[in-house]
Amino acid sequence: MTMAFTRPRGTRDFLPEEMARRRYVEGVMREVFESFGYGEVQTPTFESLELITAKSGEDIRRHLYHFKDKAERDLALRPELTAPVMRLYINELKRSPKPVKVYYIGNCFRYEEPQSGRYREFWQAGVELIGPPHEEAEAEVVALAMATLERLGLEGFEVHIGHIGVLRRILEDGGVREEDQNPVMNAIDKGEEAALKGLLEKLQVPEESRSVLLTILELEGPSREVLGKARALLAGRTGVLEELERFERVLCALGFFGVEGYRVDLGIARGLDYYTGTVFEIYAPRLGAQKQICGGGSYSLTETLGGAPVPTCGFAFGFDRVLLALEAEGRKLGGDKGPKALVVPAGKDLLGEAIRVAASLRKSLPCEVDLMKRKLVKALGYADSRGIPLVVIIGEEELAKGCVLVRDMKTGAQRDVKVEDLGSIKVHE
RNA sequence: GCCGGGAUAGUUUAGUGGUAGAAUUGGGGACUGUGGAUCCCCUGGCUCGGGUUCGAUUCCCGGUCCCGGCCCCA
Repeated sequence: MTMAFTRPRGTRDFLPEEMARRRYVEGVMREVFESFGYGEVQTPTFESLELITAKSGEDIRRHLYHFKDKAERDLALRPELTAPVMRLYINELKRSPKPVKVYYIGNCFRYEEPQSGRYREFWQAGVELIGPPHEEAEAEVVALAMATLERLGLEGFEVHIGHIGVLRRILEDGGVREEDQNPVMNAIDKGEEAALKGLLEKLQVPEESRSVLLTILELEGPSREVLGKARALLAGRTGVLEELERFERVLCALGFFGVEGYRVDLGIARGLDYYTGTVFEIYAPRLGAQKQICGGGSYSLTETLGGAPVPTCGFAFGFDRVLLALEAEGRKLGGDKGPKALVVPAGKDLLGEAIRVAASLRKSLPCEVDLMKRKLVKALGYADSRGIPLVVIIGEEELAKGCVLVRDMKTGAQRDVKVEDLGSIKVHE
């Protein structure tokens, strides 16, 4: 035999059992998103390279799958879905009544070294909320992300909330223009202290602003405690305090949604350049290195993509990681989806009759015809190994009476059932 | 991009410088219409390329893929 083909590195095949779990989790996410009024959208798997690289940062660019099509267009497989969905908004939905609330579940592609919880093709599920300029909107997306995880039954997750507006305003007051802020935010996100200090020096940020920034980045803990310290630290800086107050209103609104138990972490900066205000990350600590299962916040992208400015916020789950986290907790994901009955011809020349019977049975019960033309013993063994609870035996004897034989695999009980009464048979648990 | 550890039937594995066994799965049979048992038969494999060698699945180098870590992200 010649060498078989293998999957491209970092991709996966999903077998029926795993697909059932994935579809179940997708279903729960859809349900929760829709219960908050979000509607599903889908965008192309590839987009123009320009759209993808706009404001997403150097780092994303390095990990892109990009190519030219036959007309020499530069295209890229999407590495995330926020920018494509914002493009869709600008193209199709900008005149829709506000708020515009959309969600998506789709595959994304990044050329990185695969490891546990990281693949070159992975799935994101997320929402974007467009229009409301108020703190309650930012709170809603945080609450929605948490509600989704709770509905899925995930127990071990941590929510960290921060505010990039506060950080950006400190820099602004220190004389750092917006385009120079992004490298600083990147250094913060990566936790590269030396690089950060170097940058601040290079940008000639005043000593005082510098120390305020470095101190505030360290603030992490329960909201009351952190906010108290931040307020004291920022005393007299009215611009920054305004941002802090915005943040406090978000946290206050979270209370309306019944959300608690999160931690405030002013050191969160996020890896993408387009974030502006509230930012949050959710971790499933038992996943280890790849523990981040969700990231989001408010951002500014529409202007960059050629649209009018509009307040936007949202989040994305790392779908595969959410699944891993649920499995790590031993959650049962979805019920049994297999056939409930196996229709078996007792004799090779009865397969046609079996197919006919199955066709009518299928109107009321998912069932499968045994197509192997094998002995009854083997067919029963097959039903057993697949866990199919009922076997419908098509035999000459019963057929003569207009009946088929229905066998309950669990109890071994059998009875004749008139062909026209098949609609009434059920699986007894 | 960097760093470890791997790769023998579909799966789990044994083993060897002279081209390989087992268990299990799958198909058939013993049992011509009754399962989860037993027995028998069949199908099926040394990741790829190069080097050393009379001879490489085995030793060496490289690729590919897998597992994991760093970086980063989801």
